[in-house]
Amino acid sequence: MTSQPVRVRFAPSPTGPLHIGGVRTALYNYLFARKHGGQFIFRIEDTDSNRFVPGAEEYIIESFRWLGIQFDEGVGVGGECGPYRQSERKAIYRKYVDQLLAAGKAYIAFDTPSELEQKRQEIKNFQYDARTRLLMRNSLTLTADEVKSLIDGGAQYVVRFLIEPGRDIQVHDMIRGEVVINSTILDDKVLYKSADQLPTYHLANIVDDHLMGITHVIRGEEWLSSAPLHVLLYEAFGWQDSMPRFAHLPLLLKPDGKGKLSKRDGDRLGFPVFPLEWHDPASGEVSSGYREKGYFPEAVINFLALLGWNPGTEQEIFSLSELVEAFDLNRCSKAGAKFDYVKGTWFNHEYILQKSDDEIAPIFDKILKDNGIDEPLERVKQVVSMMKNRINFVHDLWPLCQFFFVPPTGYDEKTVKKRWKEDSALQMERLTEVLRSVDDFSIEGQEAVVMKYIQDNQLHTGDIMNAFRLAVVGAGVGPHMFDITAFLGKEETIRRMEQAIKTLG
RNA sequence: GGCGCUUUCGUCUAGCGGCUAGGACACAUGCCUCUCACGCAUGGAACACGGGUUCGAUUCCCGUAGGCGCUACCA
Repeated sequence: MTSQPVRVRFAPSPTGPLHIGGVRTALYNYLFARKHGGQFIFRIEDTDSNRFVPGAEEYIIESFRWLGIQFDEGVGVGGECGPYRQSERKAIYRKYVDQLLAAGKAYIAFDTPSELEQKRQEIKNFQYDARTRLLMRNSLTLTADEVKSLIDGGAQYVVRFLIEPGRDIQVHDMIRGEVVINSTILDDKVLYKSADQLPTYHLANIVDDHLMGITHVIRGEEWLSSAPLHVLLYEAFGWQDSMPRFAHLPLLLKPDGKGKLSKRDGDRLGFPVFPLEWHDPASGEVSSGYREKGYFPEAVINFLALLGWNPGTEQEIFSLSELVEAFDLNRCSKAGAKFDYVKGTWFNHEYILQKSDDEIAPIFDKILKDNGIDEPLERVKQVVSMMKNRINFVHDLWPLCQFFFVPPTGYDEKTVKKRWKEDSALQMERLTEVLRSVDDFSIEGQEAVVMKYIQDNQLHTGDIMNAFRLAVVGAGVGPHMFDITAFLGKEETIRRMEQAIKTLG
């Protein structure tokens, strides 16, 4: 089709931490760019001075660093089309606003917020458009002199886009096909705000996408309704021939109820909705993040990629580069996807399995150190190797297998009831003697001696081993017994046996 | 309310006129086994509804209903 190199962008607004839905939008843009050998641009849309949150921009950058998603151009990266922060592009927007004004495609409006509010009271379903604009105080109803004196007198004003009614506007969406909306239902959107002398999203977005050579706009479905306005804006500037292609992604929905996934849902259901932990500078509130919860960035990306897109094969585990290879906008779904965070933990589990013990051991070692355990890394690795197939997160290990490092401080009541029989103390005393006699305390060495002892004395393997486990572990869980005792060593094993016999009797 | 998007197992989804409607997560059962897991096997579980078009609709069209989004001097 077009030989033009692909250029896409992710353009968040620094109003807080990056939402997980935003991460997915960014990911799809990234995948699309890489897939087509194009550029991925990072722009900050800080045109709402009221909602600006300090630290949000840094947070967003840090998030993508953690996720391993790299930008080719933009804030913090640089590039030919800067500045990439909209608050630093005021003069540019002013120029284009004036251009629209001069061409009669936009007009100046002096209506104050309270005047607008009053109109909304008076007229039901009030909308600032062709039907009502002549009722308002604007450069269409005022004389040029009146306008000039108002402005000179310091009156606040906005610039509104003049929309001609009665026209069907077509939006070609790469995911949804042709979407047609009649211009009559559109209102004369504010393009330029008096409050902070900054453009609104709509104007800044179109101007920047044009100036930055954006070829494809991949964004959330919440923008679909304003896409016709954007098309009209491209036309008003005479940029229709270089207008980017649109793709509106399905939204991420609440796991249970209705509506868009929100921060509240995470708090309520106990999963993060932000990539990184976020400390709200105003309220001091802390929101959990995927990183701090122990997710691997690869798992988060893999999980997110498959929420709204599928490869058309049955493959589910994808590295980032495999995703780039497989990604295709045509295979995006149209309907919103409920956020299935349980599946997210499964992805993390898969990545734990995929990672080597060498990679996981240092992470667990840190947790051990936090719990006052200082073991050689080699031993930590042994435990990881025995335990990693049963966890979703590395931090699941400590509560699951601290018995490797700490002798039981108590004995699980249920297990005692079930496994510690009348003669268990006696049996364990005998077993202790057997263990004392074992010279080779390796897994195989112990097994050979102990199993022979059980057979020779016609004992029940289960009876012996379960009581043995209870004595050494303190509960009825864990890997094979001799794996545990070989790790603990003869001395520690016997010490635990004696302790259990003394305690349980 | 208006406008737009959307609708396959509980969830994510495959399907692009003819299939026993497939997979994954979750769930249940069984096997393995010294326990708990893992693993393996098995099972239950879906085409929103009503009209068309067609020899034949999950698939195409039109309605209805549900869901979602937008409807700010927020993005």
